[in-house]
Amino acid sequence: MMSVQKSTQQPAHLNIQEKATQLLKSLRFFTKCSEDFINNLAQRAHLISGSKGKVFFLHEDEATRFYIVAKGWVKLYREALDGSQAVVDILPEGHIFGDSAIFQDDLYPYTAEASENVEVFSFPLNDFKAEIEKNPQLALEMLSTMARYRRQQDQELEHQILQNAPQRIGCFLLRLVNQHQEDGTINIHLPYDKTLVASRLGMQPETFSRALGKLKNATGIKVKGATITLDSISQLSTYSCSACSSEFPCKDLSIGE
Amino acid sequence: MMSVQKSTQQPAHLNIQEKATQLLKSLRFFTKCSEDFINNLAQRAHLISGSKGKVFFLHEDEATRFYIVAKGWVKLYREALDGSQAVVDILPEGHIFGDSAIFQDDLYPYTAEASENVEVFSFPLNDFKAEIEKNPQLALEMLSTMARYRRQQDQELEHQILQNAPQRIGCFLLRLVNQHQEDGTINIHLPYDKTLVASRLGMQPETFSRALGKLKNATGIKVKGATITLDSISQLSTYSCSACSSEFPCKDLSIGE
DNA sequence: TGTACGCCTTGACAAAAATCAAAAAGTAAT
DNA sequence: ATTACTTTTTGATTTTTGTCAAGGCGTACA
Repeated sequence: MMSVQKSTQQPAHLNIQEKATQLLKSLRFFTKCSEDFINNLAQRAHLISGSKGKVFFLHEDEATRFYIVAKGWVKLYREALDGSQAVVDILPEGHIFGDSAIFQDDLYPYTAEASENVEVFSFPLNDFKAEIEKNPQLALEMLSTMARYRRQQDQELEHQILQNAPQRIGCFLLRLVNQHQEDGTINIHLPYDKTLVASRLGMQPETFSRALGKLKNATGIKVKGATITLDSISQLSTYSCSACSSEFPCKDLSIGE
Repeated sequence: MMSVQKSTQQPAHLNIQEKATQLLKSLRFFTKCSEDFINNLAQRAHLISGSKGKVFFLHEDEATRFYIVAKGWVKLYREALDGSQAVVDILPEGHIFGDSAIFQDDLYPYTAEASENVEVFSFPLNDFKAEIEKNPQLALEMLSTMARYRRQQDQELEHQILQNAPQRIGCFLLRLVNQHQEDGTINIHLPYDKTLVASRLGMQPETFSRALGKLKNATGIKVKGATITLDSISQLSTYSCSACSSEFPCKDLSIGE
């Protein structure tokens, strides 16, 4: 304990807390929170670095901390007895995970694992819970976040049921473009391994590979490694969004940010 | 408008508001709400009765009211351009729907339709929203409800990916038993049409029919019309839960209540 | 007592996806 | 470059699910 106190005076440790503060302040989610709360939270921050496969917590583990991705991607998944995995989400920088446990039984609802070199901050859930109970603004922000997530899940489930493999891939690609450029030649770079994209979309790697081929034939997109080129959005949206309840510029579905 | 005021003195109309009050008070969700709020809400209640196919609102409709099932079952679904449907949920008595729109864009995220003779109360979303912003207790309750729903959806998505048709049916049956008896011969009665169960589980009616046959062969359950008989839970749980991340007495997954 | 209309099942077939096995392409380190 | 390794693709095959068409069953209703 003493050594910890001492180490707070060392640049390295100070650095972690500074970085944590910076991260917390950069998130829209915490804008309604007091300076004090942010600082306290940052005081208790841990920084965890890990390479691919590093597990932050296991499904059904007792939930004591929540996490924010600072760098890289984090995969959330559930594992059946027979070893097969269902990937719930893959989170980019700035996304929070392990927080939803507080309103339930305090057990994490998924396993969280680094899907490449990753930096993650963790913070005590207790402090967060106390603040939510104290600060109605934050509670509303949390509600809004959960509503957004809920929509995303509804959509995800719908895709799983109504879209076939090539369509799901097309939809995934569209969501990667979405926010940025909308016309002219568009280059998309897959944010992570094709294998991981496959599991994110609930299919086998082999199916993904073949389905991407079909998508190429059907829409005329060009694929070179992890880079995909399209001449126009409509090329893809006509193909994929026909088996979906929302038309192209579909809100509520983020992949990165 | 005058006529409405007049009609509040008539037994029939009074009855609706009394029934609404009774319903609201019976729900755990509103236990933290003031008598005043409940009464005001009940004042503005509408009672809608409808037979199978009656639509309460459409996906993407402007959300102005939220709903509570008083009798029967209500189907929530999304429809793709090509007409195919993805059933999001099928709600029994006492369940609330159309409420999650407030934290988003004020558009309903699904279509709501009676799946048999149904009675439903509706209330203004504005009042609800105002109360949530005013009453932190209610906001927390709402958070808790959304967290529960979120878990359910996570599970649902997992099942869709990891379980095959017969396993999903087995899981559905288990959830129907769950709370009640746990040993000896167990009789399950399907709560609604097989066709509807099929769509609830994201499969075609024909697939359901055949998959139920497979399940029968694999586990030795007995099927007679809408009634299913099992000798023991483990019969089913071994079969279905092997492709799931939670073992049998799995919480968080309700079908009725 | 039909008979009309759902609902459910069955059969034959087609399509989609998973599986198993192996080769090819890409990457990093030596 | 060469090796060791991982990721990705391909081929052959099986399993699973969907589709189309037809028939059976049960119930409500004339």
